[in-house]
Parts: sequence; C-alpha cells; structure tokens
Amino acid sequence: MFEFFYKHLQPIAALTNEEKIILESAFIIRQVPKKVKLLQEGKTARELYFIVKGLIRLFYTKEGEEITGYIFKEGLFASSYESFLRQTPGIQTLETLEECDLLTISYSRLQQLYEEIPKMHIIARKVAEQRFISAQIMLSSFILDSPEERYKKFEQEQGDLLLRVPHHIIASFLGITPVSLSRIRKRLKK
Amino acid sequence: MFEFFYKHLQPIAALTNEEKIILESAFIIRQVPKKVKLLQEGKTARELYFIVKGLIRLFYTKEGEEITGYIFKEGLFASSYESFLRQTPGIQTLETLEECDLLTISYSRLQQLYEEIPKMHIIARKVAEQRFISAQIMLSSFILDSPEERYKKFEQEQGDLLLRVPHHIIASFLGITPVSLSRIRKRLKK
DNA sequence: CAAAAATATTTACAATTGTTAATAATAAGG
DNA sequence: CCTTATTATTAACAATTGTAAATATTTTTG
Repeated sequence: MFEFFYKHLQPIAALTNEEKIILESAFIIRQVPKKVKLLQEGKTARELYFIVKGLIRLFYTKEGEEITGYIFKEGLFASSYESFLRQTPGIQTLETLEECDLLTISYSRLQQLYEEIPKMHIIARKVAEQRFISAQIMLSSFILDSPEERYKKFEQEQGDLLLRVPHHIIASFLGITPVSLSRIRKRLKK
Repeated sequence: MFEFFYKHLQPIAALTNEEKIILESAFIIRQVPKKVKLLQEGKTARELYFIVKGLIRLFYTKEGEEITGYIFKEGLFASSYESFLRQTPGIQTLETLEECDLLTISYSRLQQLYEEIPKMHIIARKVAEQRFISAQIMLSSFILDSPEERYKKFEQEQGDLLLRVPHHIIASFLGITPVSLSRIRKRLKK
C-alpha cells in the first residue's frame, strides 16, 4: 500500500525511514466502494486522499445536472483544493467512480505533519504547483481548442479513461453534451 | 509606488519596517510603455511583475493568432507562472496593454528574499493559492457556462476591462471569436 | 488634420453544437 | 437468467458559433 505512495513521492523528495514511519501513522488506509460521496457540495473538505487504486471524480451541480470538473486517478492527491486549502464550504462534490484504495489524512493532522516533517512543505508546494499547472493546461485547451480537438488530446493523454469512465461523464468534463461527444467519436472513426 | 504594494500585501501578511526596506531594495521600479513584450514565447520567464498601474496580457500563439489567456491588472503579480516557477521555456507571451508602472524582481533575487524574509514564503504561497483558485474558477466557467453566460459574468466581475481592452482580445479570453462577442453584446442590449 | 492602422460591427453561409426524444446496447441486481 | 437501470447512439430541428469578406467606426500617428 505505502510502497506505491513512496514510489510517487520519490521524484519529489526522498524520504528517510523515520519519516516513512511518521507518514504511515498519519495516513489512514481506507477502502471505499463505488459511488460513494467523499465530499458533498456545500460542506468543507476536511480530508485529502491519495489514490492507490481507483478513480474519483470531482463535479459541480448545475440545474440538477452533475458536471465533471476533474477525474483523479492513481498516484494523485484528490480533493476539492479550494475548500480544503481555505477550510471553507465549496461547490464541488467528490465521488468514487470505482472501488478505491485510499490513503487518507485530515486537514489538522496534515498541519501537524508540516511541523514533524519540514520536507512536507516542499511536497505540498510541489503537489499544489503540479495541480496548478494541470489546471492551467486544461484552461488553455478550453481557450485554444475546439471540442473536437479537446477530445483528441484527451484520447491521446488519458485514453485509458475512455474504457473506465462512462462517456457522459467525460463529455461534461470536456464541456460538451454526451450527444456531441458521440458525434465527434463517429466523425473521427472515419 | 510602494505604498500601493504594501496596501495589497497587508491582508496577506503584515510587514515590519526592516522588511519594507529590504523589499524596496529587492524590487526594481520600472516604467514600461504600451505594447512591450515582457516575455516571449519559447523563452524562460526570469522576472515577476507586480502591477502598480496598467494592464498586462498573457497570450498563446496558435496558427499565427494571438489568443489571450489572462489579463492582469493593478494589484496582481503578473508572470507566466509555469515558466517562472519551473524556470523552463513556456508557450506563453506577456505584453503590456497600457503603459505600466511595475515593481520587478528576478527569479534569483526572489530566492534570496525567501531567506532574508521568511514571511515571503507565506506571501508566495498565498499568491500562488489565489492564482490557482482564480484559474479553477475560470476553468469551471468554461465547463459550466455557455459563451453568453461567460460574457455576462465577465461584464459583472471585470466590466471595467471592457472600456480599457480591445474587444477582440476579450473575445479570445472568453474562448470565442470577435464576431460572436459582437453578436452576444447585441443580443444582450435588448 | 488627414491618411493609415486598428478595432468593431454586420452580413451571408457553412459547420457545429444544444435540445429533446426515441432507440439500441450494455451492465447490474434480484 | 431475466428484468431493470444505466449508458450510448441516432435522428430531427433549433440555436449558436465559426468563417470570410465587406463596411463602419475609432484611434493612432506622421
């Protein structure tokens, strides 16, 4: 369980054995079934999740519709960052798309960790930085690309998700309707 | 010049007089005319700019077209964050839209500042956090809203820019063509 | 102030997307 | 294994957007 965690932290910051022991006491292993809401819109995110196995999606609710904002996969820290970082209620919901193996940590325990393991600051900053850059790339794709181009890029970079995630969820992630996604796929097949 | 700077840092972190003196020696005051490129696509961003007066736009180049990704105004730190944070070449260009009064700092001088003023870490983190949240809000607007709704929100939140910035620049910022923006404005007038 | 450049709007048409509803295909649950 | 629920595709039509080109309008600059 933790080996996978360390493998992903390795390139960011090397960890000593002492630090690993602290981490293993701080993060709680949790198995979560499919379709479980980890965070409800309107609530404050109290936890951060490192995904060892499974998928979590973040979505907004608009006029009764669920509109996907992000799909977290293995090796990522999933959370509603706005809500978690500011400890205020947000408009995002988190839900598992598959059965998940998670490493969970609370906001308050994370603050302790910052003091116990100073290196944690670096890790947190780099993770946030990475997340920011990822948001920036997505944003630029919305500004620069047509829905069809956006789908093509998605296919190249996250094609595996096409097999794991219902297409109507991917459609809303790309900012289009399922109908339009289906048409784009048909168009590209030829 | 620096009063405006301090006024904006105040809510983030209070500064002592000693710290202010260091800041005043670290940041270089610079007047830049309109239409000056502060960063070229393909180059690495070596500087960060705090805007005291004026506007700077960030844009991408696609098939000869300049497509606006962000418009920085007074009180913001302008930069290509990806390129600046990672010190690697990026695809973003920065250009002044008006004559600007800037407080400029280099990447290396900023690293020194982190050591001279530990509080600087907090400021940097909060600024980055703010920028991330802003990107997240923009991103969600692309996923959730139609171009028309996006324009309405822009009008409410950044309406002042409609008078300061050419509309074709705002159009590309909203992910639409100038023609479409003109039609939306016409539609909403009634 | 006049000519040139930049910006904004309009028109006409094609392409794409949204919407709604029906149908087909697939997956899940008792 | 069959029924039900979920997901995916298709069709038909309306609305919106993109594209290209012409025309206004405004701003810049010599």
